[in-house]
Amino acid sequence: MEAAPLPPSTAPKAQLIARQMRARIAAQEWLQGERIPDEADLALEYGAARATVNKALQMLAGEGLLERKRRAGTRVAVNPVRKAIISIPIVREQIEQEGMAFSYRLIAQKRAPLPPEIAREMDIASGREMLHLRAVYYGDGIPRQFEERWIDPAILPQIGAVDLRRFSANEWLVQNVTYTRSEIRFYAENADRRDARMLNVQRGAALLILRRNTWNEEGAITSVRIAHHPGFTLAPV
Amino acid sequence: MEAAPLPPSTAPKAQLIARQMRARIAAQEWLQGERIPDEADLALEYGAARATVNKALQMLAGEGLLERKRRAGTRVAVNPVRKAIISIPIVREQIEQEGMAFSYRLIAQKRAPLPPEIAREMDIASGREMLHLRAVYYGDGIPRQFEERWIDPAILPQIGAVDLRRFSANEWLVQNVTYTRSEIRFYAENADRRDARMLNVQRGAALLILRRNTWNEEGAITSVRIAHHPGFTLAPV
DNA sequence: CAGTGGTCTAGACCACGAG
DNA sequence: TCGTGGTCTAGACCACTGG
Repeated sequence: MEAAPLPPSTAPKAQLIARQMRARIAAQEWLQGERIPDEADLALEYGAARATVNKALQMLAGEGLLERKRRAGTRVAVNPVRKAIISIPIVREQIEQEGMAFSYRLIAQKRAPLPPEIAREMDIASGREMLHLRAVYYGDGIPRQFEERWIDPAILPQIGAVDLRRFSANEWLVQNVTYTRSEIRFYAENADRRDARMLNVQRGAALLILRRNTWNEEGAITSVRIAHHPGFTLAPV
Repeated sequence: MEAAPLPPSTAPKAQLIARQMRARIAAQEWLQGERIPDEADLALEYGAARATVNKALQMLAGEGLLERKRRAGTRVAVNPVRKAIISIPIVREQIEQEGMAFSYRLIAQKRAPLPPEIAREMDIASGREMLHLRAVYYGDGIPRQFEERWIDPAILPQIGAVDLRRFSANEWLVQNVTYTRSEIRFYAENADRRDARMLNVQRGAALLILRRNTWNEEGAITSVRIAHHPGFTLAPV
């Protein structure tokens, strides 16, 4: 049990090799926690260059099926963690892709002291004066997202010149500001009174919330909470 | 504006190049929608092999910053989609990692006809007799997940021999069954009466729900709905 | 210390698809 | 058609880390 003649196919060789390796793991020819042959041996076995085998192994490691360490070799992961790639939804595109009319409304725009809870997340002093925005995004007139955002005007003074009633802060940021770090979280929350009014749902409705904080070299740029209309689902690409 | 002397560093060259390219996009030296030089030119410019430049470009394309097409070249994405990798949480590991005691309880196990709603998702005939399981996972005795699962015993007859009071179907499946396709979704839902009782929360509480369907070559294997305790957050790796 | 994975290179062939 | 990205190869050097 070792010969591994590559099946004929048009797929990239690295993918074919990766597929075969998955099968070997599934068939328990390679046992959990066990060390598998090193790249050089596998290259010989599969009749490929080491770089190609390396690519296949890195794919499997990326999927969480293998664990690789220098000198220690490659082992079959004991508890394969399932990984998935999700793309953070962009409202406008999502809505237009569904053939609906996109619209945006700025609900409020003011300067206000940063609440302690947000300040802690952004890792800056609370009480600092920041730009506070509330906005709703619609598809065919139905609310889809309610966005609440804090922006530091000290770091982004240019924001003052933007007409946020016409262009959402979101789009302006995406097109004009680079970030070096960001954190994202999803969780479920019951709609409070404001969420309910903005999204036109009952108070207490379960909402999928996205929280995102963004930094660049100069410090925290923005923090946003996006409440999604019930029925929104998040799915890997 | 084109010279790009690589800064000294210990990081892999491909990553350095990718970083520089990100900067060029951010600085709007490469404009949105615009075509950038081809791999051969970039290789010359950066003093690297084409394969290395290719690696950097593929990274950026993976991040959604670039769009690549054969013959048409590489362009800066117009609406950069933010992508993130999440790892599907494994209860046991998550709980043990937090230093809590993990426990599992099988609540119900019976054969029952598959409800139409689930059947549609699994793409098989409804009313078919399947194994239906309900289980709760605890951390230090506090409910963390309530799992409701359907398994096709026709495809997985071995499941009949497993003592599911001791080993969760989840773990048995992970270790013994390979799948070829799976779908995952996350969304928010208000706790119904059963969710509330199982998770020991109030009815109506907002819960993050994970739905997952899995297939192999023979057909649909299993469909599961996992309701998470409030407070659970999903974050990219 | 030395084995293993990480990465780079120069060259090559090929597939796709825009023009 | 033919320029562009996709991929592979053989060889090389290096960094890390287990023994």
